[in-house]
Amino acid sequence: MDAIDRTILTELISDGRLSFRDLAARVRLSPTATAERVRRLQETGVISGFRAEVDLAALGRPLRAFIDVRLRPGPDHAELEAGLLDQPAVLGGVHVTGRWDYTLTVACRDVAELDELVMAMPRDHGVVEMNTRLVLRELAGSGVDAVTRLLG
Amino acid sequence: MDAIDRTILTELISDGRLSFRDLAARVRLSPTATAERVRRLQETGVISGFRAEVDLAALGRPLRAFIDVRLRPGPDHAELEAGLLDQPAVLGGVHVTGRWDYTLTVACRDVAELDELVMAMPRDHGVVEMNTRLVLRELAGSGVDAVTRLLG
DNA sequence: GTTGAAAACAATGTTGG
DNA sequence: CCAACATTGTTTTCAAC
Repeated sequence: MDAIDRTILTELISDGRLSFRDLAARVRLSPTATAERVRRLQETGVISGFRAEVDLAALGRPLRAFIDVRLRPGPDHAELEAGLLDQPAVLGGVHVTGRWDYTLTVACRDVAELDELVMAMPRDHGVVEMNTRLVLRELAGSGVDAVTRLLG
Repeated sequence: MDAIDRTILTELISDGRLSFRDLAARVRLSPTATAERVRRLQETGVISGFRAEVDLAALGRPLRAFIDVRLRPGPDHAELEAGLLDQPAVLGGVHVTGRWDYTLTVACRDVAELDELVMAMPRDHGVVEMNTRLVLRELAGSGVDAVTRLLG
């Protein structure tokens, strides 16, 4: 990982479909050497994949929220986790330290769907306590820009 | 947005560098028609970009956390937001409803860096109250799989 | 939507620094 | 570690339908 690799990462984060030829021009290497560096970044796991980024609002799910949950104690956390993630609006979740066991990220069509989801959790998924926070706004410079900044 | 577009999205989410030829084979259209659909998905904002996904741990930042913060009341929230996001370890933040004003996502090299960040917030960035939650584990099926599930 | 041809591109091997 | 070049097959793009 030298400065050229960091530039490669920056460019591929901003456009994951750049051709090796164009990418090579930006890092002033030959396409061959550039492709080889990209291959190694993938092999070593620095690049974990190339993905299209989908706008959830454009897909009809403009309402984003975090749902912090605490689960009923017991040996069946794996099943409860799977059940929570199987809810259609749930995008993902992480196990965290502190007062809550998990923070789930959800994207709903409207508040009715969010309401249904929130009602289902204690009823069907072993949730004994929860707290929902609607996302009002994403701060400018979140995401791509921040990772780019990490790369100098 | 028909079933073919949804298949295109699913495939490009799992591999953003698929050639139009391969993508076309999977949706049983010609490469030309497939490329045109992808172009329209981008133009209408459904696909907001193609990006390389980098593994933060492989970049030397294995420690992820959420930091919930409440800011000092006042007219200068925009500057405070910018100051928070300028911290190197801060990946992004969202303005949320509820007890906390913002939830920041951070990726640190180690606990020392997290400690420094947490100390700096009340000192330099107008944070009057905060709560840090370490990410212990990401639930299997978060992220890509969930968006794919939304597409049926 | 399709087809087909031209242009651009990627992958590989070789030579050499 | 890299460049430069040639080769071969693939991919994209574009006109015409």
